[in-house]
Amino acid sequence: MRAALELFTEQGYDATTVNEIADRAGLTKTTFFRHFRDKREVLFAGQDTLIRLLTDAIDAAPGPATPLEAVSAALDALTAAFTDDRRDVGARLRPVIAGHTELQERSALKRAKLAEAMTDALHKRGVSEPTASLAAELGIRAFYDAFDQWADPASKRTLTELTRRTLDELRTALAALD
Amino acid sequence: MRAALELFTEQGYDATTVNEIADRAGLTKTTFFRHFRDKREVLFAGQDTLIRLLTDAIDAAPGPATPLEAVSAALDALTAAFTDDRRDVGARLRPVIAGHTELQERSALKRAKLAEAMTDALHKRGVSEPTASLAAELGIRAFYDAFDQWADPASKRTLTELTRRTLDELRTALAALD
DNA sequence: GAAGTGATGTGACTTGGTAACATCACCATA
DNA sequence: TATGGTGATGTTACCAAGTCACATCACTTC
Repeated sequence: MRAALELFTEQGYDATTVNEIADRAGLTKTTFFRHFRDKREVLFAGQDTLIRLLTDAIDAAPGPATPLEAVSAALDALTAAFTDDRRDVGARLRPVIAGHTELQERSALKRAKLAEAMTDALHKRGVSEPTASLAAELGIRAFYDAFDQWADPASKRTLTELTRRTLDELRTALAALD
Repeated sequence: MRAALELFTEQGYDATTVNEIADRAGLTKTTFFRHFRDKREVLFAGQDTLIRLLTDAIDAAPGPATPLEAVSAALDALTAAFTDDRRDVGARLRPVIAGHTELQERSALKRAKLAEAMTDALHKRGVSEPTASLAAELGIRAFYDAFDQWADPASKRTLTELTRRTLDELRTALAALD
């Protein structure tokens, strides 16, 4: 993953072949594809871990918690995994993804899968549709909006703080929608 | 597009090569790629048209209309394009997409682009963030949920009716979120 | 009728991605 | 110590997606 991100920023995503990535990592193309489904995935791996963070936190939320409270707890658990030393990785990742449609596609689906996982976890708590998915999508949206701010090197706050604040803003904007 | 959908349902998406699609359409692989960015796109073409329907309708909405009213008008314009004779196309499309991650990715991005276009159109009306994008995303979600129902051959209602009803349900669920 | 234009075909090429088989390190147990 | 199993990697060959340069052909326009 490090080799890939280096090469992508050095030469661009398109100009980098999987063979080059594997070479720099001291491996072979075949081995690369044993670890990543395709060339894109090297930038998005580790999703299962994130999903587990979200769903475990929702499972562990206190019984009387409202859907949004459970989502908020899940986001706390999720964002705690993004320590400040990872901020620059996010910063280098963002422009690469922004410049390539195929990467945006992967990103869009990953996002949807995160929301879906959280939706399912809410269902297990007895939250019905469409409440569950609306709460989940709102939470994921807050996370992504906050991530964008966090990836900016100028930002000093933690991802957790930014996500909480963003979720609050979205909630008040929602209340004023009608 | 017809040739591709036929072959996909006959032999499966993976087992169908672009050469086969082009052959059945009486064309060449090269010509295929002049019309579609890649193999997936043959199932998703025509998005520009849909975007124009949405944005034109929002531009044309009366000045005092609220964001959600403008979105609702846009959805009416959009869904009017899906006449009942297209219902079976949607029905055949759905399982193919559901069975292939690469197609779900494309679908997820298309959906995001529709919401983005509507968001921009709302900005032009003076609607600010995050109200604009929340209204747009809610509308697109209503459209996709309704489309799923509409693609079911058992359903007898028009896509416009289904979308209006779904949007209403989402709004009431939102109001009860807190 | 000549020149321009747009859509298509041809053939060669790169690279992402897969599959079959071989190798090697490591570990367990007889 | 030897034997065999297991998991990760390498080797090789292959297929199909996608690109490119060039040729062709129909059709328009002056």
